[in-house]
Parts: sequence; structure tokens; C-alpha cells
Amino acid sequence: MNPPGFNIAAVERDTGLSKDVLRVWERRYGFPVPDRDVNGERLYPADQVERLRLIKRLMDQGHRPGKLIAAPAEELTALAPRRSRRAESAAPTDASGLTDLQALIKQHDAAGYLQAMQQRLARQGLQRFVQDTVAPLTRQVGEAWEDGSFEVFEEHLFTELTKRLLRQAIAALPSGSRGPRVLLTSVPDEPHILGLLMAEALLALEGAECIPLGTQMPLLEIGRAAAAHRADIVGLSFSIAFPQRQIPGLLQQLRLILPTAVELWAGGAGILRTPQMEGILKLDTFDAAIAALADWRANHP
Amino acid sequence: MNPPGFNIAAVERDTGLSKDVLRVWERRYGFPVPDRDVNGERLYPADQVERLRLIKRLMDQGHRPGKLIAAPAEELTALAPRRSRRAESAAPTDASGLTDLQALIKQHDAAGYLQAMQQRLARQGLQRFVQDTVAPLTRQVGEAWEDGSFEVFEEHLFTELTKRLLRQAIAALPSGSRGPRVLLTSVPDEPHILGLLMAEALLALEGAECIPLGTQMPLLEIGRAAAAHRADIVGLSFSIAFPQRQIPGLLQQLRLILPTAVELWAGGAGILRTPQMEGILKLDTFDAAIAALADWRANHP
DNA sequence: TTCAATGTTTGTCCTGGACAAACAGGACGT
DNA sequence: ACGTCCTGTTTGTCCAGGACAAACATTGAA
Repeated sequence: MNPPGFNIAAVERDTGLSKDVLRVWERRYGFPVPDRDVNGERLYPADQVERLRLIKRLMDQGHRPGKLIAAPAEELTALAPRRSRRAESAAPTDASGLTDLQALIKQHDAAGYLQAMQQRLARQGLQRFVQDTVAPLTRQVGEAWEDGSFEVFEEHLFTELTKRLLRQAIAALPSGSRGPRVLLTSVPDEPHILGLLMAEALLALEGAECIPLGTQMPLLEIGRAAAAHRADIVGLSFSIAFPQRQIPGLLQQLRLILPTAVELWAGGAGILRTPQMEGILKLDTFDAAIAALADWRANHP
Repeated sequence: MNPPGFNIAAVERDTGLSKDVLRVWERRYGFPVPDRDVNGERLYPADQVERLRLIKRLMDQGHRPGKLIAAPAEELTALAPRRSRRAESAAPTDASGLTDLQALIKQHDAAGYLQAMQQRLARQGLQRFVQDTVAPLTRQVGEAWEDGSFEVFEEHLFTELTKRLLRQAIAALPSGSRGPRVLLTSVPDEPHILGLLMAEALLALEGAECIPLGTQMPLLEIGRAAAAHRADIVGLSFSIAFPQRQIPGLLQQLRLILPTAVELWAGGAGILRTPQMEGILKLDTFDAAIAALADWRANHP
């Protein structure tokens, strides 16, 4: 399909490995050794790109690149792990039919999935639906995508349909005007929105006034938006896929941009390993978010 | 506000200017001249970042960086232009209250905007709502954003709220299972989804079975998804902001990937200047899309 | 006016060096 | 055995300055 091969920018897009990293690996480990075009620029053959994608996936699971780059096919074996802790303890806990939901997506049965989810929503109520269905299902789909049993388009379909369900449920709520004004968004390079929608659903359910700005807001814009909307709280969501090392710096920078009176809350699967920081509320669970909302109300009579 | 300043990665995130560009501008034009930290690394003061954002905006309007970087405040004057053709002829045509809707967003009145839009939806019906309200409003907001009278976060709020309205309207439709199966998505580097949602609303209204995959699907994935969903038609949307010169190549590549039996439709403000191509249906207007759907049905009894 | 040839601007890629933060592993004391 | 400090290694990001081709502007001819 493409005999020419991928240039370095295309590989960066496809693998998520920066140009700097691709070049420094070549220098150090001698692994991706791309061809060169007439102009001396790197031209990666498709199989090397494939290998890089695999390596990146394993790195995201915690492996280190130095080890991965040596070993031709043993990596394929290393695919399965990384479900040591939760998966084993979660699998028995499942029972609740999440696997069936996942299977519906896998069979590309959009209508069936929507129907099943709507039933669950009606049965569980919005709060439990978010906590017991959407959140674990999202994690499960993320894992399936990581270990290759979900295609990109299947993950997209899941996301798109679930977004609709949540937005629909949120729209059905009375527009809360009692609690704090919460501005919800994510930083650049964080395109995942499901976490934000789940948070919005729970906060709106408690009567907070949510201002959804979508994803990928530049930090300075978040500051302006907070001022323009007179927000009491800025809520950010980080997915598990977000480069964790960048999080503390981002939060600290945003903390400096925002007035002290505006609280900064961070949540999502991406922040679990982030340390506590001054002036930033780290929300490890949805219950923590609900508790934080109650706290805020207690302190702002 | 932030005495430390922004490092080069943060500036890249916030302005969209790559590190390479930031460095080469400094070398060539002598403009962003950041401080240096103890380690000799660039540290951009906030005002320089602000100026860079302004320059980037003007560049997106078609200005060239070399000119922009000379001239201290004349740029502020250069903000207004870029409304030579349409705005003048469109302004008198307005009348229908689109300006009021835009004003609601500008005032950050989310609830008011939603209410006004819902009223219009009820009054006009979905089809006319999409064609006469959402589409022109989207174009108008895009223009306002280009000439600087809309902030980034205001444009995000508009998009987010409008997305909700459309999705809600779509969900309320009976799940069409009569017409063709239409797979709706966009290519990588095309994150705008409003066009797709408008198309989905109109097609679903006609009873077509839409499969919404969200945005930014790699081409090979589109092919796999089309097969998996047994799609009859693949519909792509290109916004006005998409680099137009890439469009023909992308479409041709995708045409090769898809089986001949699967039709390829392209729409959106971005394709108006794209030439007609063999095996690809170019939809300049929403009416054209509806007509194309009728055609397909006539040919597939 | 339209089109082709020429010059200028501008983004991206290159090499090879450097450094600090993150990590792994061992020594030490409890 | 367990936790804490220290030390060496791994790894990502940044830097400088050179090069080139694609995009753009401009000029001149048909």
C-alpha cells in the first residue's frame, strides 16, 4: 500500500514517539534504522513502524525501552502481563455483565449496545451507572485496546456511543444553579473526554453548575475562561494514556495562572500516581469528587 | 502571575508553534528572545507567549510570519480584515437572529444559548434547524474566531453546547434501518465534528443507518471499519480549517483502500474548492447529500 | 488576463553534544 | 526481613547551527 515508507513526522503521529526519541534511539540502541530518501531524510519501512507501535504499547504498560529493544519475539510473549493486580481480582467481581457490553461493541452492534446501556442506566440510576458501569467499562476497553484485542475503530465507536449516552443523561438533568460553578476541561494533548463527562454527570446530579469546555484547552485559555465564567472550581481530567511525568508541571503552572480563590481539582485514571500538591485537589475516585463538592459547599455558605 | 515562565515545550503546547519553529524564528527574526534558566534552556515570559499566540492567529488567517514579527502594535489593526467577500454580503442576509445566538455565547450564557437553540429547533424542525441555524452559525463563529473577536474558550463552549444539541436531536430520531449504512468519520488532523453531526442528523432524518465513529480515523482503520460494519457508504467531513491541498491525495488513497462497492462521499466547507474526482462524490451542500441518498436508494432497490 | 520562470520566505529535518530527572540496585542501619 | 540513603545507569528533552525543498511572491512573456 505504501512502498515509499513513513517519514519521521508520520511515525511520530502513528506511534506517539517524538522525533527526538526516534533519533536518539537510533543513535543509542541502533534500533529503528530507517532507510533514507534521496535527500538523506529518514524513511521508516512499515514493519519498523509496526514494531515501534508494539514497543510503545509495552512501554505504556511500564516496561523500559532498553530491555524491549533487545529480544526479537519474546516481546510477543510479554503482551499478556500487566493484568497481575486488578484484572485477576476484578474478573471474578465482574459478573455484572460488563463483558457482555464489551462483546456488543466487539460485534459492532451499536444499536444493541445503546439499548443495553440505556437499560442499565434506567435500572441503576445515573450515579451508579457512571460509577459501576461506564467507569469500569472504559477501563476495560482501554485494557483491551492496550493488549491489541480491540481495533482503533472499535474503541472509537465505543467512545462515541458512550459520549452520547452520557450527554443525553446530563441534558436530562435540571440545570443546577445551586452549587459552585465548575469549569470542566482537559489540557492540550489530552483528547479523552469520557472522564470529563462522567465527572460532569455526577457533579450536575449534585446540583453543581458545570461549564463544559471540551478537551485540549491551552493553559492560559483556561485561566481566561475561569475569569470570564467566574468559575469557583476548575476541574481537569487526565486519562491513563496521558504522559504522567508531565502532570505535576502542568498542574503547578495552571495553579500559578489561576487566582487563589479558584480551586483546582484534578481527576482521572492518569493521576493516581501523581503526588499530592499544594493548592491542588487530587480526586482519586468519584466518591472523592462528591465529597469535595460537599466540602466546598460547607466552606462557602 | 508566573515568574518562572514557560519552557519551550509549554510554549509549543500553548501556541501550536513547534519547537523547531520557535528556535528558528529566534535565529532569523530575533523575535521570541526568551530568558534562559540556570541550565541555559529557554524560558519564555508570559507576554512573549501572548504575542506568539496573536501572531499564530494572524498566520492562520493567511498572513506571513516575516511581516507580522516587524511592527509592534500595527498588528492589532490587522485584526479586522479577512471579511472582504462573504461577511459583507452575509451581514444583510442575517436578520434571522444568528447574531443574537452568537452574542449569547460571547456573554458566556450557556443556559440561554441552549434554550434559544432548543426553541429554534422546535420551531424550525431538525432539517431546517441544521441548514438554516447550525450551519451558518458555525461558519459565523469560525469567522469570529479568525478575526479575534472570539476567544478559544468561547469557540470551545459553542462547539460543546452545539454538539450536545445535535446529539440529543439525533438520539430522539427513530433508529433508521431502512436506508444505506453510512459510516461517518474524519481523517487524522481533522478534529472538527460538527459537520459530521449535521450530516448525521440529516441522513438519520431520512432514515439512513448512520455509524458515527468520531473524528481522526487513520485511513487503514476506516477501511477495516467499513468492512466490519458492512457499510454501503463512507462519509468524510472536512472543515474549512483543514489543509486543502492534502484533500485530493487523502481521498484517492482511501478510494484505493475501500472496495469499489462502497461509495465514498466527502462534504464540509473544506471541500468546496476540491476538484471532482473519479469514484468520489463531492457534496457541496446539505441538499446535495440528501439528493445523493435518494440516488443511492434508487440504484439499490 | 493568464501562464511560466525566477527569487524569497519558511517549515522541517539533520547531526552530535549535553544534562537532569527517573530509575535500579546495593550498602547500610534498624 | 524491611526501610532508607546513596550511587551509577538509563532515558527523555533540550541545544546549536547547517541544509534543503515546498510554498509563496514577483516578474516577464504570450
